[in-house]
Amino acid sequence: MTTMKEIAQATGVSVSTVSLVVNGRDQGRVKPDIAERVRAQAKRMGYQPNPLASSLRTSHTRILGFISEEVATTPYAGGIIMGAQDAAARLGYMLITVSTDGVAEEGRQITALKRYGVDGFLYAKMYNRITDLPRALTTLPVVVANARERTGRVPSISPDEFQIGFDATQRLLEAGCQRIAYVGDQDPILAQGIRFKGYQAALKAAGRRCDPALVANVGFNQQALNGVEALVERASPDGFFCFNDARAWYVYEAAARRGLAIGRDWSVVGVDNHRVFAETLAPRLTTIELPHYEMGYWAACKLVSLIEGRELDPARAPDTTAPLPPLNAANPTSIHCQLLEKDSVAAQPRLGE
Amino acid sequence: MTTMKEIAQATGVSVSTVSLVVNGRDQGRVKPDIAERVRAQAKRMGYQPNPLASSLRTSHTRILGFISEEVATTPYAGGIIMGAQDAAARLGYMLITVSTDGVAEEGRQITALKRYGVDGFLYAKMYNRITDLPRALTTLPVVVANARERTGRVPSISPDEFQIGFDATQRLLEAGCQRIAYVGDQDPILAQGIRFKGYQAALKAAGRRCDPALVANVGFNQQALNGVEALVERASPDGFFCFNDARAWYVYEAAARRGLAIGRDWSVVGVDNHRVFAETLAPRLTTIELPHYEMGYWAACKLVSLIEGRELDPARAPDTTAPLPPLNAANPTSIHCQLLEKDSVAAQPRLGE
DNA sequence: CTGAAAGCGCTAACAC
DNA sequence: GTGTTAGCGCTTTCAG
Repeated sequence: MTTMKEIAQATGVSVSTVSLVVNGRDQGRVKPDIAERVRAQAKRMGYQPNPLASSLRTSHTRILGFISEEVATTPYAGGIIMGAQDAAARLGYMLITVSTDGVAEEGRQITALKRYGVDGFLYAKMYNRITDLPRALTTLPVVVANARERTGRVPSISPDEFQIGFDATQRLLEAGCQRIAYVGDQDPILAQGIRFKGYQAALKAAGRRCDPALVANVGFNQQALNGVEALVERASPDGFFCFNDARAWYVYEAAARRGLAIGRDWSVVGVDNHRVFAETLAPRLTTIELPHYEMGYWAACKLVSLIEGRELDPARAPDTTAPLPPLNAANPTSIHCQLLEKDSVAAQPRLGE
Repeated sequence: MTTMKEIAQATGVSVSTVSLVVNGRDQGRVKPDIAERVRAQAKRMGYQPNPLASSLRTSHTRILGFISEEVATTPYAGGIIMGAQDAAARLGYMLITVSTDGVAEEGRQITALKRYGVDGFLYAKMYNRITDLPRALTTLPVVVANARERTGRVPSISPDEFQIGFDATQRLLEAGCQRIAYVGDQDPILAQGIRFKGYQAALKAAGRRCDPALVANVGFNQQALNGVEALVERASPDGFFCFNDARAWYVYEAAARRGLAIGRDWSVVGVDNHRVFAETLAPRLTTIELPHYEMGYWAACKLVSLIEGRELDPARAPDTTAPLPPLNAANPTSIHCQLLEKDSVAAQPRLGE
C-alpha cells in the first residue's frame, strides 16, 4: 500500500499538496503542472487512499451498514444486497451487512456498526410491510428497502405491488384467458391486498367483471391445496395469478391431479419469491420477479445522496465515467418498484418504464 | 463516542494507562486500584473502543472479508453468512460481505476489501466443489467454505456429502421402505457422486442390494419429469432419496399424477437447497438441511484463529463468558460438515455428533 | 500557490 | 508502575 507520504517524497512536494491533488480539490490551489506530476506519480505507484485513516479526521468511512432480518431463511436479501453493493461500489462505498433476529440482537448490531463508523444505514425487510425504525437508527441517515417506514419521514423503497398485480393479470388477459383466478395469501399482509387491487383494476380495464368465486386466499399445505381445489371446482378458471411461487405450487398439484398441463390447459403467472421454480418450471411458469436488485441499487444511491448532502443523478454513475448498468442485467423488464419520500408520496417516480 | 482521552482526564491518569487497562494488559503494570478506577470510569461513560483508530497503529481492523458468488440467484449464502457473522460477533469481529460474478469483479472486490484493511478472508462457494483461490487472496489468511481448496493448503469446510447420503437413506430404511430410489443430478458435480456413495453404503449396511434400475440422474423440466416417470414405471420404488428439493418436485408431480400421497404411499427425503418447500411441504417432506450455518460459523472461528495465531477452542466462546449457542438453533441435529486442513484430511473432526 | 504543523483515537517504546 | 513521546495515514488550518 503506497501512502501519500511516499508520493510526496517521490515528487518532491509535501503531503498536503498530494492530499489536495488526489482528492481533486486542487483547482486554483496547486499549479497545474505540479498537480499533473503528482497525479502521474500516484498512478505509477498505484496509490489507493486508505479510507480508514482519512475517516479519523473526517469521520466519514465510506462504509454503509446494511441491516436485514432473517437472511438465513429466505433468499430475498440476496438481490437487495447485490443491488446495494453494486451501487455502493460505483459510488466508492463498501457495505457491511448484518442480519438479525429479534430486536435485542438488532440493537447490538447497530451499535457495532456505529463503532465501525458507518456513514448511514440501509434497513431491509423480508417482505413489504409498514415498519418502524429501531431507535438506535435515528442518529444517522437511513433508507428503508422492501418496506415502508411508518411516518414517511424516512425514504423507503418498496415493490409497486399494484403494478405487479396489474401486469400479472394483464399477461393472463393477453394470453386469452377467460376466467382468471386470484390465488392469494391468507395473511392480510400489505402486498396481498394491493396486488389484489391491481388484479381487479386490470380486469376492469379490460371490461371484465370481478367474480368473487374466482378468488381464493390460502395458507399452507393441505388446507391450501383444498382451497385451490375448491376454487377450481366452483369456478373453472383457465388462468391463475398466484401471489407467490409457493401458491403456484398448489395450482400445479391441482393440474397434475386432473391430467392438465400448465401452458396448455391452464395459464399461470406467479410472483417469484423463492426462485426455486426458476430451476424446475422456467418454461412452464410465467413469473414476475420482485425488484430486489433494483430496490437495493436505488436504496444505496439514495442513502449516499443523503450522506453527501447532494442529489445524485441516478441516471448516470457519479464519481465514475462508466455508464450505469441496466437496472437488472438478468431481467431488464422487471422494474416494479417505487420510492417513497416525504412530500413525494403523490408524485412517485416510477423507476424505469 | 467517548474516547480514551476523556476517560484519562476524568480519572486523572494518562491515556497510555487507560489503553493498558481497557485492553486488559494491565497485569503487573498498573496498580490494581488505579486499574479499577479506570475500568469503572470507562463503564460509566460507556466507552467503546474505536477499532478504526487502533487499526492505524496495529494494522488489525477486526474486520473479516466474506466473498461469495451469486448470492443473488440462490439462497445458499444466507446461512453461511449468518453463521460467520454470529461467530465473528462473539469473537469481536465484523464481516464485510461482497458477492461477485466473474473473476474481474472478484479481483476488484478483493482489492477493495484489502483497502479497508480486512484481517482475512472467508471464501464461500455456491455449491460444494474443488476450487482454486484467486491470486489476490494469497497474501492474507483465508478459509474456504462450502467447497474444497485444490491444494489442501487452505483450510476448507464443506458438507459431509457421504454422511448426508447415508443418513437420508437410513431414514428411508427406518421408515420401512423396501425399494429406495436415488433421484440425482445429471451434472457430475462433487456432491452428486458422494451422496450417491452414501446411499449405496447405507443400503449395503442394511444388507440390501443396489439396483441400478432404482437410480435416475435427471436435469430440469420435462426431461427430468420423464426421467422420474421412467424410474417409477420400471422399478416401482416406495421411497426416494432426492439430491435436492428441485428434484423432489418431480417426484411430487409423479405422485400427484397417480393419485398417490407422499407420506402415505411414498416416502421422500430431499436435501433442501432452496427452502421453498419448507413453506409448502414441511409436514409432508423429510428434508436434510445442508449445514450452511455451521460451515459459516466454524469457518469464521478457524479464520480468526489463523489471524490471531492461536487455537480457539471451538467448544467455548473466546473473549466472552456467554455459552456457545447450539450449532443451529433451528435444527440442532443437522450437523453434516467437515473441516479439511493440511495433514488432517484423514482425521477429520466431525463437528457435533 | 505551497508547505509546516497540528490533530483525529489509539498503541508502543522508552523514560522517569 | 506510570507518563511522555512519537507516529500510524490523512485532512485542514494557517503562515509564508
